[in-house]
Amino acid sequence: MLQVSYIAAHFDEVVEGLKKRNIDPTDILKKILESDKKRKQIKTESDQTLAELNKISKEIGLLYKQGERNKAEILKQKSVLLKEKSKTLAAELAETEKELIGLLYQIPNVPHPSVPAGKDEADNEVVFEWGEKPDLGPHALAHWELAKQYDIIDFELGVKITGAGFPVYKNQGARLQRALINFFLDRNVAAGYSEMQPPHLINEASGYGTGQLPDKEGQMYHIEKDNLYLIPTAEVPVTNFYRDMILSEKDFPVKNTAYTPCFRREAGSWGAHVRGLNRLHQFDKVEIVRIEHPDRSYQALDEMVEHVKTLLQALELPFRIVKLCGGDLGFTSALTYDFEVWSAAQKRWLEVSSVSNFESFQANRLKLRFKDKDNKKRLAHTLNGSALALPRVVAALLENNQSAEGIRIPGVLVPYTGFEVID
RNA sequence: GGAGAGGUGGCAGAGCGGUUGAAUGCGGCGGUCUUGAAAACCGUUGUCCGUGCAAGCGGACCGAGGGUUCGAAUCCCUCCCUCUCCGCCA
Repeated sequence: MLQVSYIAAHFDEVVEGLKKRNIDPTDILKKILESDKKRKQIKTESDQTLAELNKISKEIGLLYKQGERNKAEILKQKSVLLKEKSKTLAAELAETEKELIGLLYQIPNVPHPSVPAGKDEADNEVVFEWGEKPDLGPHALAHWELAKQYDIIDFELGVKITGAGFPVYKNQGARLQRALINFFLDRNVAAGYSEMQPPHLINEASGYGTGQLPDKEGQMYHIEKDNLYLIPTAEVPVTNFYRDMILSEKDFPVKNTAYTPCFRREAGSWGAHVRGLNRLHQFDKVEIVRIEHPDRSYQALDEMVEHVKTLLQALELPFRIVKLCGGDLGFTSALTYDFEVWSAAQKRWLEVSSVSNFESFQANRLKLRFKDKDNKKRLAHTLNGSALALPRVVAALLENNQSAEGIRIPGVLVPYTGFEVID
């Protein structure tokens, strides 16, 4: 959520920035400023009324003490009128505030100046590419076929007990999952991230804090009886650790990592290219989350990108990094780098990580602030990234490393899996 | 799940209808004293909103949301949470 004061002070900049998302926010931004102005007017009048009411109440108290009953009764009548007025104003104020917040929720984050203009993923900018795409010849199998052949992932069994998009990992497949999770966590911890294990369900306030609510309600699984949501990513619980907090500057950088399963309804997004592990309702992911001083958040973003690079390089997977264009950028993000691995049998790039700087957009909703050198409270910057999401990494590992002898496990993973080949 | 107790400032802990935004203690910050430190003493110390160049002024906030009242931290209702005992249980 953008700050009204920021919109007022940088109106043209905000409009220009948001145009990169292919929207023209001018009207709604104007409405926001009008709504805020109205809010202030009502607030002022309401406060004046309450001030008068408070004054009269004190006088009544004094008059009673002095035994001046009649005078007190006269004042009482006056206060009743004021109270009615105050109630009306309070209702108006609440309504205006609701309207204002409703408008603010509609405005996405302003893209960073470096974000390229563009409509969709075709306009994303490839900024880095690494590794050789293996040539598997004409008989290469897609990962879902390999999964079946080696009996390591059972999609049908998942359908039986839960439904589509909930695979069962078996045998060497299950051990590979565990190996990857541990490998990622170890690497993240070595890079200075503190390991956390958050709950996998979150309450409503947390959903609002990171921006899943109110808009993307349909994307999360909701447990109505207890009004809890299954997390779509560890970003939600981990970032919300810091909701309603005032950090001190020496707390920076805050660096957390967490493994969690992620649950996504993916309503409406089923279709082509979602076979096998490409898109799931439940998948495993190791996340990194940072809270940073605004002056250093882009440096932090670069560090995160460099760190994720090392993970994919260690796994010997060909990958590229794309900078998302305005049209493809997530609602809350100011700048996002996507990591995509090459899936050699599908001959497709698969997104395995998304590393973003949200600047103060989430922090504003979270009320996540810090005290600067002058003891002034300012919004912190939040960032996060996958390091990494498992399914598509597994898909690429299976496809790229297949041979007649089985599927080769990258050297760094062998101490974690305990085997060198899936066979 | 059953029974009981309770949620007050960074923490501890009073207040239980009217100068109470809140006693007191601890902590924090500033100062006096000291070669330095400690102790002692003095002062200061919540958040958000509105208004103002500022000093200031005004409003809201004692778990959350409603209600009663001229007036609520104090009374009533609903919800949430914590603790103790019992039950169940990995």
